[in-house]
Amino acid sequence: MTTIRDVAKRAGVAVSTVSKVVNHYPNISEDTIRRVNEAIRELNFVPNTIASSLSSKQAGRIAFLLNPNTQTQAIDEITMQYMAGALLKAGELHVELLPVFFSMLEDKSVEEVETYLHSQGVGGIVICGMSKDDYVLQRLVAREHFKNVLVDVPIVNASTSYISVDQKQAQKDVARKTIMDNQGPSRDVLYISGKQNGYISEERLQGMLELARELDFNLSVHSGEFSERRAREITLKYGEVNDVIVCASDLMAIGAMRALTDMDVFHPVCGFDGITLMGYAGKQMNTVRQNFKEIAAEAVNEVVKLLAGAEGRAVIMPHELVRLEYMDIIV
Amino acid sequence: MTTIRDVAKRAGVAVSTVSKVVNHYPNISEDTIRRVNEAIRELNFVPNTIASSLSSKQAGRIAFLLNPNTQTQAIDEITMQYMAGALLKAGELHVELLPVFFSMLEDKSVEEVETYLHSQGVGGIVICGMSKDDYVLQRLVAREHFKNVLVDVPIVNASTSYISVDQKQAQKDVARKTIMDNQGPSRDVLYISGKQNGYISEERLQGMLELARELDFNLSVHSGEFSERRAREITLKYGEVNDVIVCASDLMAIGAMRALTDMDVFHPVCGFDGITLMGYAGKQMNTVRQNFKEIAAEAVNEVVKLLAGAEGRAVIMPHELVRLEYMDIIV
DNA sequence: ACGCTTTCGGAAATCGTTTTCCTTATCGTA
DNA sequence: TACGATAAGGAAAACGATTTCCGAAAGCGT
Repeated sequence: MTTIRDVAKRAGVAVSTVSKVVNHYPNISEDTIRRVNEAIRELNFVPNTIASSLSSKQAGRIAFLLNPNTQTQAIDEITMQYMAGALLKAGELHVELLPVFFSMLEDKSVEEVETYLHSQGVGGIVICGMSKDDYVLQRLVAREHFKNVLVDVPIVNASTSYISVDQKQAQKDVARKTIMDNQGPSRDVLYISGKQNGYISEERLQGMLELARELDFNLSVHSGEFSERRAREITLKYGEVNDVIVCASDLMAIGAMRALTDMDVFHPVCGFDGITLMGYAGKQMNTVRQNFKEIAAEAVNEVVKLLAGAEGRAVIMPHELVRLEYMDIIV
Repeated sequence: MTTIRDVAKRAGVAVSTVSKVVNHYPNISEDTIRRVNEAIRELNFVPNTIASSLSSKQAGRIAFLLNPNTQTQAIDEITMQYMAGALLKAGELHVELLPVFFSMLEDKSVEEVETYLHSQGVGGIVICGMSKDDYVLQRLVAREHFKNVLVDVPIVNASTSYISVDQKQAQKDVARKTIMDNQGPSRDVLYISGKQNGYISEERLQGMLELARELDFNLSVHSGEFSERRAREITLKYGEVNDVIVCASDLMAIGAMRALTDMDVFHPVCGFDGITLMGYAGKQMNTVRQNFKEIAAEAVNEVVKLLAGAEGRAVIMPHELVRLEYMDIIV
């Protein structure tokens, strides 16, 4: 393995000079820079990241905490999109990303989690897929031992940003479109909401309530808890007596759609997320496309900014209305 | 951050002694071990992994190379299962896993890839989702600079193991069952194969050829290239004149199934992989369940063994025949 | 020609461990 | 009693970078 010392010898300079060239320090002459870079190229030198992070004792790694549904064989397209976005952005920015599943930490105290992350050289964390009332998350963020970026959990402080789409607006947009496009009457709308107390669920519900006032329709709300099966059950029970079914997630929309088909009822259904699976629901459906890959990429970007000294803030990502259908999504 | 020095001071011993206790070296008295462990607990000490890996200059990290379809929004359940299995096992074994997407390396030479991995402290790699004729893969493995574990690519040498299910047998099993269970005649079977030159595709195809001889049916083979759309096209063209359709992947089976439905033809179809999406195909289908999570976990396990000095070998994982249907897979 | 500031580059300490000697103390045996 | 063998634990040199501090050389105005 070629070290900085080899490069220094080859270029006829001191190791410190090589380091300065590599890290773009000022006060190095053009000529020296050229010589050093030449030696680097000839020797195929790449700085050892382990030595770097030890030496510059700034904890530069980023932990990527996520909460996938690993027990079930459930399709985790969203998590995969998050991972892909984060990993690719981290590669681009040359920071190390340490993926951590929350299940690996769940029996640990906040202090233990922090010690663990510190021991791994972690300075910033990105948290996906956690609910805002998770105790570990709350304390982790409150103690500000790290720079944090939360996805879909609205907390901001000096060292914490959050990132999300405008949930309320997006829910209104997709529901409005679905209701307006409906051929028949739209006096009675069934809303299958997400989890109680979840931030995104609350926001989406608020959006629906506002929309009901604006468009003046009857809204009946049932909590589907983001479960396809629950959504199916709710639809079997209440689907027929309503005109339109709005769901707080695509998975629930698929459950609802299937239930309607089984009942030979053909009300419009819309979802939320824009996952590919929507193409397999059997009928075109409106949904909100969240670009999870870009959201994760932006989250990594943001945590790097925080590490560089920026203040915490809210980042709102754009959303997009789409209609997903089988022939459009297959490859 | 509490260091080994703090612990040493607290326990009244030298830092080397603490290190020896932590790493279970011999020749330390029971009493000293107790005192040191006490100090560790009191101070909540966790060794800094960065310093460890620098000092013990053995490259202990494991790179997890995978090749997800990040361009498309395609469902990447399999990749996610791989990641989950690998990450959880790595956590369990206390080794660091470095996920790397192949797309991040594709413009690099083998030497550059190696230098990069070395600079990251990587000693072993697990490779998923690559084809056996990939040039970088071949040279990486041939040069034996790392310990390698290949998933679904059959190469073994002193520092390389591979892991896979028995592709040929599995293909025979699922096809035989589907053909035997068929109510109507099964004289003509359509096989939609995978990619030409791919190891798993070849094996599965061999299995089908053998089965055709054993059961004495006509087999017509078309390459679907693991594409749902191609499988659909092939089925639209040749589906009706055959009695049974066997596909080399679930995704293609879904494409075939949908095509048949559109044609109002009801031949049995079977797939391969056991992904959840099969539940959304519209009809129960036979498939081979590969436990991707366990395969990845075992791969990590194997690379750790190789790093500890074991010889390369072939690891065959069990497979399982399943029937997937909507009501069974939803949560 | 003299002091003064810049500019450039080198020496050495440091980061938190691991690991290799080395020094004692203790024991068994001749 | 003396001698080697063994056990227990400490001192210090790595590991490969970063970063601080310092000195030499060069530029500048008077």
